[in-house]
Amino acid sequence: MAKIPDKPTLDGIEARWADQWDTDGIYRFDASVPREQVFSIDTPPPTVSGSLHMGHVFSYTHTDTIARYQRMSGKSVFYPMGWDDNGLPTERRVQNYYGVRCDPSQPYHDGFEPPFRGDPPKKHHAVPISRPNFLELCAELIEIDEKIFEELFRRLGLSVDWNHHYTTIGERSRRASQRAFLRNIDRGEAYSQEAPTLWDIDFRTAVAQAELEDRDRPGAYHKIAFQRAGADGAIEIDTTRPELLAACVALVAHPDDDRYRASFGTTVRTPLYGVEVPVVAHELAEPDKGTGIAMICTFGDATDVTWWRELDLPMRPIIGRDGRILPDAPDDVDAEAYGTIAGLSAKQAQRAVVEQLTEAGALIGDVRAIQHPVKFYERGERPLEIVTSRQWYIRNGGRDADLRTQLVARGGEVTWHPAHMQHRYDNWVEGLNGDWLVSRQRFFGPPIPVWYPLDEDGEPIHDEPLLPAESELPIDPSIDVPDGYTADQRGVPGGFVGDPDVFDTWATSSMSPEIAGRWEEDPDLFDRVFPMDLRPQGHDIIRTWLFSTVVRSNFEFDQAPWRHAALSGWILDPDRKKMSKSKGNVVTPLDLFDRHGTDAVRYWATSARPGVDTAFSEDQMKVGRKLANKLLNVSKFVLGFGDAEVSGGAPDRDLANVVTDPVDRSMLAKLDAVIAEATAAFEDYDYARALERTEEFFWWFCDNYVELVKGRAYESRGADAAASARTALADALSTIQRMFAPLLPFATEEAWSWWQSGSVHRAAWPIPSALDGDPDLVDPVIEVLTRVRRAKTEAKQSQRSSVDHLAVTAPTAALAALAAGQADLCDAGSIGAISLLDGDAFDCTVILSETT
RNA sequence: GGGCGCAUAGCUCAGUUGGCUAGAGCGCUUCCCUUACAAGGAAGAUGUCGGGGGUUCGAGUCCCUCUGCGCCCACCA
Repeated sequence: MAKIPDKPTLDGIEARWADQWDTDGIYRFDASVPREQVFSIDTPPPTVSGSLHMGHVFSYTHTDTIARYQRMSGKSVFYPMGWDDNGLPTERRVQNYYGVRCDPSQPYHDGFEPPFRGDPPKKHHAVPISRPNFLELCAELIEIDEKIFEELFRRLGLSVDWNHHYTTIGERSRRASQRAFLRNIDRGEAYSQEAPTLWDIDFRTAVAQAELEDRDRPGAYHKIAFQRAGADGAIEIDTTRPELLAACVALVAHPDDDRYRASFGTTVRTPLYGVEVPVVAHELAEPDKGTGIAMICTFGDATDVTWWRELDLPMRPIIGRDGRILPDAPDDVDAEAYGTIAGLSAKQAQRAVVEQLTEAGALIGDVRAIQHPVKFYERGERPLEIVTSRQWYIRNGGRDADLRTQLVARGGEVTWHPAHMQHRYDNWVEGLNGDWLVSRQRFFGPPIPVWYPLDEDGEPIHDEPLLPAESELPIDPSIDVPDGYTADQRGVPGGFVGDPDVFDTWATSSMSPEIAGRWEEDPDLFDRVFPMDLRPQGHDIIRTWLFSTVVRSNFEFDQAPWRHAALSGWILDPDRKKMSKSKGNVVTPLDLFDRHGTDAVRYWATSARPGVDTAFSEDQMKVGRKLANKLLNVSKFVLGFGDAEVSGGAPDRDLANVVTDPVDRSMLAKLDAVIAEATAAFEDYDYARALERTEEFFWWFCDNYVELVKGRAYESRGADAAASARTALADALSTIQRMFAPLLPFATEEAWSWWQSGSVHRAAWPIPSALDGDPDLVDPVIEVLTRVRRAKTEAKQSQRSSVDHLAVTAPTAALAALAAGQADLCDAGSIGAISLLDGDAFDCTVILSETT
């Protein structure tokens, strides 16, 4: 047991206790206990993007309080940590950090030195490097980033078990990801298909529906006249993408639109390119938009894809995977006219086409500027295009109403905190319009574990993929060779070829419960932790991480992956705008830890209601610091009475015989109610309510109860009376320290160490003392004490000044309570004499001593 | 257009099944070096609970409606 310091301080306690916890392994998961005694957490693996921000601190703190509460309640807590280091975010960071880009056609350079390490100049042109070189840089950078992440999470005092650590690019993740996918293929839940796909032209990869976001962009309506074929007159359409004119395959209007009804079945000619295209009808065409008739291009947007598919139209693609106009004109398109735009970017092509249309007299009237929403990849910089490509999909209900219903029901198996977040899930699942695209034409991710046989022309036979055995996983099809083939058959007719793609990052992180729980690798562990008790995460990734995890678990285990999902809110800056890195208004967590202390920052985080967007507030951190400081000081005070009375927390202590004073029992009865409330709150994942109730009691305890009984504890009325007060103080202190432990882990551990052995974080969560005290008894006593204080304040006297006489008139019931607390009151208020009078109304007369 | 959330003191927010005079912190005012704490303590002021209607003995709380703000989804010619 440590000595109580003369001057308690919060300074430096984080490092000391973090090290001690690590040394003692107090957060280690005990894998020997039965499932009912396990509390397992599907920790979000943060994207390793180089910096941690307050959003991380905020939500991880919430989860940590739950973990700590469950641990103290006797559960063996499975609290792993992972880093989401695969995928595009890392690739993008590597590109920006080293000033390179991956170009698989480049040869490998042994010992390659990147042009920069950190912050290449803006103008720098990315150096193309080979895929293996690029992957080496990815591995190098995530190692650096992950060290920083781990340091911060340790500073934050997260009670994770670092022995259960994973990375989403790691071997275990690749194996789990590939294994699940092979089983998806086997059961028909995964398939590949050649189809129009949303495509990011900068990252040059397909992206999924869940990764889209709309951004308002300036655009312009161009009115273009299409001459009727074999007849006079023209049909005018409005388009925001005149550069796609060469990709036009039809014009479309609503079937009930009288203006165009007569034209259905006829044809018109595209200006400039002279292609004869039909005029068709479809319900998706909106009569009040533009001129009511639109040109269908392959492909300008998602509606084009629908029209193309449902109306069985031909294909005239002109946009390449790099976003530029393809070099060769599609069938029927005037090659000479097309040649003027071939190779241009969409923007350049638009300028050229508008110019040519104007010259040809086909552009009607003025171009009208508008703002309109355009689809972007959420991490992308330029609008998405739609290109046709072969991709792998996992069924998610987007094309199957029964599956959709099933997945909504899975969501219903989970208890949501707060409950209304479930609507977002339902909303998303019910609105899906396609299966989940999991393949990415990228590099740093688990490879899609598939080869294809090559026919005699050297073309891959996609319908007959060659699959590895599960025992061979993880594999890299660009290196490993499928069964029945030899390495020299790679890429030759009659041989094989590896699928070049990798999984989308969500396709792997959707396996987080299986990865962390070592699915199929440690069945004993997995059975003890799965399904997990809790999935904590941000509400912004319900449609991605949460939903995709449910999809995988539904297919593999026919059940929801967890019992509870806790969704945390956003951090807003003090102006109540969403905080973001790009705005440059992010304060670094480490700086705040240094300035206010970790507990203070955690206090700010845990004072926010679950799921509620919360303003960043250093003021709130100062309040937290004050609280933590107070806890140290009041601990010092209570423990200053010596060890005999404060062997507190010992379960066999005979409270009932020692704590005899009704005032003390009243305080403990109040505390019992607070224990019950805080326990119920934590059971309901409401750390904020637990904090609020505990804190409210704590300040009352310090300001009123402690002041009231201080004199008695100093033996103003003899040993027995003192023992009652001291024991009650110590008992309450033990309870308070334990109730604050999940919230303020450092300050509580510090104060606990002064008088207890072992970590407070391994101590038992308090249970009510259940003495027969009257919780309300002390209230009138405190009320009178407050009146006395007020009288002194109004007389501008010190609280220490004495009172000659105090006369209290009160109803009979209150008088009994006051009689019980009378002696304490005299001590606390330096009151010479008290007279208690029976009366209807409550009244106090305070006669202060003459000051000399 | 569909869904969800929010609106309580100058600010940030509590107020759980409807129940005494609506609370806290910050900020503000006044006072106090008091041996747990001056990075502290004591006391005080501050509200048409967004508007309107309804249910009820009783509504910040339940129902309807309107207004404003935010988020998610859909729409993208």
